[in-house]
Amino acid sequence: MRVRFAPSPTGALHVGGARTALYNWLLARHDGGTLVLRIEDTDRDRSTPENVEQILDALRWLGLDYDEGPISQLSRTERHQEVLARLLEEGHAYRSTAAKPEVDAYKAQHGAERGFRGQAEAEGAVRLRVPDDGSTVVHDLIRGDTTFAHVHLDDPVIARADSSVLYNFAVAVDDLDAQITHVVRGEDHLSNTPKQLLVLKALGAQPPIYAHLPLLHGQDGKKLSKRQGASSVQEFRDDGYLPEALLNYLALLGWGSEDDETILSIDQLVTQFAIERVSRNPARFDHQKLRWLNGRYVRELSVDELTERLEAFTGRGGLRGAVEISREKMQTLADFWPLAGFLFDGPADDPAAREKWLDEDGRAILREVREALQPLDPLTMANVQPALEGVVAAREVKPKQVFQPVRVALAGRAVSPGIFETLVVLGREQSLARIDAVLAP
RNA sequence: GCCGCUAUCGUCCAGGGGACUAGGACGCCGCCCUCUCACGGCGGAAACCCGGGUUCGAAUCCCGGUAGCGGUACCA
Repeated sequence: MRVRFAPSPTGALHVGGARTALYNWLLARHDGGTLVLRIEDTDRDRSTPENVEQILDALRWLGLDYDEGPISQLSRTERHQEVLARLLEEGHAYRSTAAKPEVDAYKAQHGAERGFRGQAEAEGAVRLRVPDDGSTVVHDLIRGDTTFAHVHLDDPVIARADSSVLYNFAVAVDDLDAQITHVVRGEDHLSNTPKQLLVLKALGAQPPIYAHLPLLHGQDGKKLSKRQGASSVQEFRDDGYLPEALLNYLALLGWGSEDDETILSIDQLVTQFAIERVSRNPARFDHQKLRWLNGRYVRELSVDELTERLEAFTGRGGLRGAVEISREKMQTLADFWPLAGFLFDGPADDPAAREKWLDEDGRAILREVREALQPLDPLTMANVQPALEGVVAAREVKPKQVFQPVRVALAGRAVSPGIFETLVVLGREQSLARIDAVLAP
C-alpha cells in the first residue's frame, strides 16, 4: 500500500488538512504501507517556502512522519510537459482559447446540464477531450460508487495557455508515477475525481483506489474560520493543546472505533483504524470536547513530563511543585499560569475577593492562622493541615471561613490549588510574608 | 442555474430489515465528594428530516421532496 498526503501550501495547516494527514498516516502505519508527502505548489502565487515550512512544522509537532518526500509538484514540470505533449499528440487533448464567456454561450445554446466541448485551435489552454457518451464511475471505499455521466462534464482545462499544468492533471500524473495505491482526501475532491480518472484513462493507466473523507465544519456548520476559535494546528499548539489529544480528537471526527471507545492512544488508533468505517457525514469541530479530551491527556502525563511541557510552553523554570498541585485543575497548558502564576509572581489582584474574605473577621482569622503557622518550620502537609484545622475547631466555624481568607491572602483571589498544598509549595517565609502584607495596617 | 455528496440527541460517533424501551462520549441539568476551582462518582433530560413505496415487519432498503455541503477557475 502506498498512500500520500498532498497539501497545497496556502498558509497554516488547518485541522481539516491535519485530519486528512492523520487518516493517511494511520492507514499506512496500520498496513505497513508507505506514506508519501507531496506539496501541491503549482499555484505559484500562493506557494512560498514559508508556507511549506509551516506545514512541515505542523506535521512534526503532531508526530506524523512520512516515508518519502516532501516532493514538490512544481519540480516535476518536465515530466508533466512530456505527458501533456503525448496527450496532445494522441488527440486526447486539444488547445482552445475558449474561456468563461465561450463556455457560458455553449451552455446557453445546448442547455446548462451539457458539458462544454471545444474546437481544437492552434493556441490557447489545453483541454482534455471527454467522450460524449458513457460515464465515469468513481469507486470509493467510503461512499461506494458515484457515477458521472460524460455529457455533464466540461472538457476540463488541464494546462494554461503557457502550457503550465493545472491541478487535476498534475495530481493524476503524480499519483500515477508515485505508484499511489490509495488516494485518501477530502470530499471536496469527489467531483474532481472523474476528471483525474479521465486523464488516467487517456494515459492507459490503472487508477488508484479512492476514499473521500467527509468535510470538517465549524461550530455553526459553515466553513472553519478564525472567528470560531483556533482552526490551524499552530493555533492549537499556542493555545496549550497536546498533540496526542488533538490527534485523538481528530481521529474521532468522522470515524469511531468498533467498540466505541473515546480515549484512544496513537498505538490503539493505528491498530484499530479502518478506512471502511469512516463516516460519510460532515462533522462539526467541537472545541469543548477537545478541551475535555485534552484535560484527560494532561492528567495522564506524569508530573515530570507535564512539568517539562509546561516549562517549554511558559518559558519559565522551577515549575514542578506548582505543577504537582495544579494538574487536576487544568485542561490546557494555557490554563496553568492563570491558576498557579501567583506562586511565582505574587498575589493576583481581585478586589472582589479581597473585599469578601479579608474583612474584619477574615483578618482576625488570618492573625490566628499566622500564629498557628509561625512555629512550623518547614511547612509540610503533615504539620500545616492540623494547624489550620485547629483554627477551624477553635473558632467553631466552617472550614471555608478559615481557608478562604488564607487563600486570598496568598493567591490574591478566591481560586487556587488546595490551600495546604499551596502553603507548602510557597514555603514558610513567603506564606507568612503574604499574610503579614494583608495584616499590615 | 447545472452536476454531485450527505441526512440518528445541541455536537461527535454506534446501530445498517425483527435483538430498539435507539447505545456511548462532549455539553447541559440534578445529586454526592469537597477548603475555592476543578477532578472523580451517581442519576436525568435530549435524536432516527418530511412524504410515499417494498416488506408480515423500516431508523435501517428504494423513490421523491426539503435542507446542508461540495464541485462547477487558464485555483488547489
